[in-house]
Amino acid sequence: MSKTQPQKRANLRDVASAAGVSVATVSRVMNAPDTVAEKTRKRVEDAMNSLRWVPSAAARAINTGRTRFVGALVPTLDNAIFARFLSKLENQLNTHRLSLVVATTDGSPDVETEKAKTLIDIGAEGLIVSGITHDQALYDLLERSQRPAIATSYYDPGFALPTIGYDNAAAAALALEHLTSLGHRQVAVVHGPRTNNDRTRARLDGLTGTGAVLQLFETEISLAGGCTAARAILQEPQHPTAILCLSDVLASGVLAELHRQDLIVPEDISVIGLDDLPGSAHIYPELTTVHLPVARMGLAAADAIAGWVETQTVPEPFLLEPSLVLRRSTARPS
Amino acid sequence: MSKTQPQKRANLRDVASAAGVSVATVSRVMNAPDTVAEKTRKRVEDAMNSLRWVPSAAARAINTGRTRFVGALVPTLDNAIFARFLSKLENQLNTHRLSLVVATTDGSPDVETEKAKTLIDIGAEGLIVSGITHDQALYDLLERSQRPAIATSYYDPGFALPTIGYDNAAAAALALEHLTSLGHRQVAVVHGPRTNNDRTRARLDGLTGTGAVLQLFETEISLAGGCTAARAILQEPQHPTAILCLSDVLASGVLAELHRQDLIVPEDISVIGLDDLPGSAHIYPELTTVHLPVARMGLAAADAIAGWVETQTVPEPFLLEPSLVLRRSTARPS
DNA sequence: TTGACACATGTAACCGGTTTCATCAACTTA
DNA sequence: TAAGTTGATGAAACCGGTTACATGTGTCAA
Repeated sequence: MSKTQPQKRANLRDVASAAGVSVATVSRVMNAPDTVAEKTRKRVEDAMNSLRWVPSAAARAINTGRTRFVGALVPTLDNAIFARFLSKLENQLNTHRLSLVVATTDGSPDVETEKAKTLIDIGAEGLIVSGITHDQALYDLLERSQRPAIATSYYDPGFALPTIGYDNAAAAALALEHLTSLGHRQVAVVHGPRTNNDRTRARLDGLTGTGAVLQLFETEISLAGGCTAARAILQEPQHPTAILCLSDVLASGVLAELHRQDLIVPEDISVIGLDDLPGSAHIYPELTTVHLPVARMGLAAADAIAGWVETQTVPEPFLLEPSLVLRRSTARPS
Repeated sequence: MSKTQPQKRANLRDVASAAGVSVATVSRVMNAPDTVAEKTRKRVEDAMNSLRWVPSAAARAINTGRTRFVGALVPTLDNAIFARFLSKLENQLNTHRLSLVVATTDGSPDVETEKAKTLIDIGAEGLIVSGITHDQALYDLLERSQRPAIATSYYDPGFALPTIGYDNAAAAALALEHLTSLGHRQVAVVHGPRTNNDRTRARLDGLTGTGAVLQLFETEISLAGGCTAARAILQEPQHPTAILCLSDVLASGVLAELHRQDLIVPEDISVIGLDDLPGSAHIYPELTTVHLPVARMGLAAADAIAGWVETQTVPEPFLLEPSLVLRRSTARPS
């Protein structure tokens, strides 16, 4: 009778015996084709095809010690800023023949540690995390598993992990300076939760000593959050002349709500963001904001982690410069 | 002299001999702790800790045949619709103790096949792809590697792969019907590239036989693309009374541009989208659109692929129903 | 003719876990 | 007390590749 049912997957030895060569030769056909005679190689390749052989990633990994993927932990995918970062990161990792596993933490250090554990458990060669606020357990985990890890979105040369990011305080200061230089003295600041978010805290810290009176409005980072904050701002007895949003997403929400309340930007009130999302140049009115080079950050992070896992080169901290992008949502107070 | 330098990583046998037990026992401590005597377990755990042992994912994978991650191929991360989908997908996969590797294809079947190859090469247990337009090479690859794969964002029970998605034509028809029921007879349709995009094509196909005159405007799917299209529409000798955007991102861009041109929505012109992004309820004016249940799609896709890789259950095609979401950007033509 | 050498290939150890099966002591049960 | 169970553990095979080292053949210079 014919053995049609079982269909166990072919392995290297099956291919080798089908081609009438040794396993070493088959392995060579994969990894160093030019050390194998043309004729032999052809024969082996035919055997691979007819046996529909597919190499086992695990078997390769156990020998080479490489799994060829790294993990990234981001708070969320729902903010375009992280999506853009990951997009670039993935692309650049590919140039190093590395793939990307993503995990979202929802901004919780606990979840982050948990997911980091999982990523390492499935074999991630290195990790990319956001910001500098983490569980001690995460550091322990990295230490123990000896995995390279870099922190992004935050620049701090003294941090335990190499950081690749920008000076969040300076970025926020840039936005505020722009407003004060226009003459605004009363500005509302809309920001996301401070809890576990060092970037938000750093941005708030950058907002000092400029002579403008600041009112803080904390909300969730989403369009809806921006709307809510705008409504709160408009209920204040004295309207500010400008609204500084510590994230473009918030600014978009604020803009929508102001529009809804029939306020004209920037004539009635100025709005400035921070992030410079790809869409921010195309909303109405075009949003003045501070550009954070997240695309370059993605490139840099990919190169850094790749260099680390391939050649054990611990990367230097890397500072990316934010820059003011003047568009149409800010003007002198009237 | 002390052997301080080498620091070779400990393996199971090291742990075993340090604890004075066999490798089998150490393995049991990991995988079936309650079959090991309390005292022994403790001793083994101590050994693990003092040797700072971390299990090798590859070694486990080679035995169990499981890598515990699946891959997802999406066109881009820059459209929130995919970001949302992936976000839910990742979360739900986690409940099955599965991780997610993401790869972007930029809408190119070639790139898709290439990346699929990489994902399988690093050990992805299954794949999730977008839409039903793919290279033959991708099917060959799936066939040969025997990897489960499901297609999303598109429902087609007759497709080679199980599909989990919606009827794109019906979704677009829903939008158009809404407009015609309001009395619109002249509508501009803004859509993304048809090339390699079956979803766009299907949506366009859904726009038939309703008595309204349609003008098509193709552009790239981005806020900027929406702006461009809106400008083109306004240059037409006869303005349509409504604009149907086959994606919310396009609708947002259109809205911004209309605003810029001092047209009031919906008084001067109606705008309807398709997707229902989380932000669409919070832009100005609140966007009427067709809701696509991508979050549920993420859940369903996760469960489907998980079931397939765990219990070899080939999932049934799954249809998700789009629904009209009435908000404020549409009205009767004036 | 012979020794050196490059090239093609094979043998077998090895990577770090899991798992089957055997072993043995302690505990029941009749 | 003998036989049958149960529970804890170990020995060794095994998973599917890579690779160090050995072997054998053909070419070429001396």
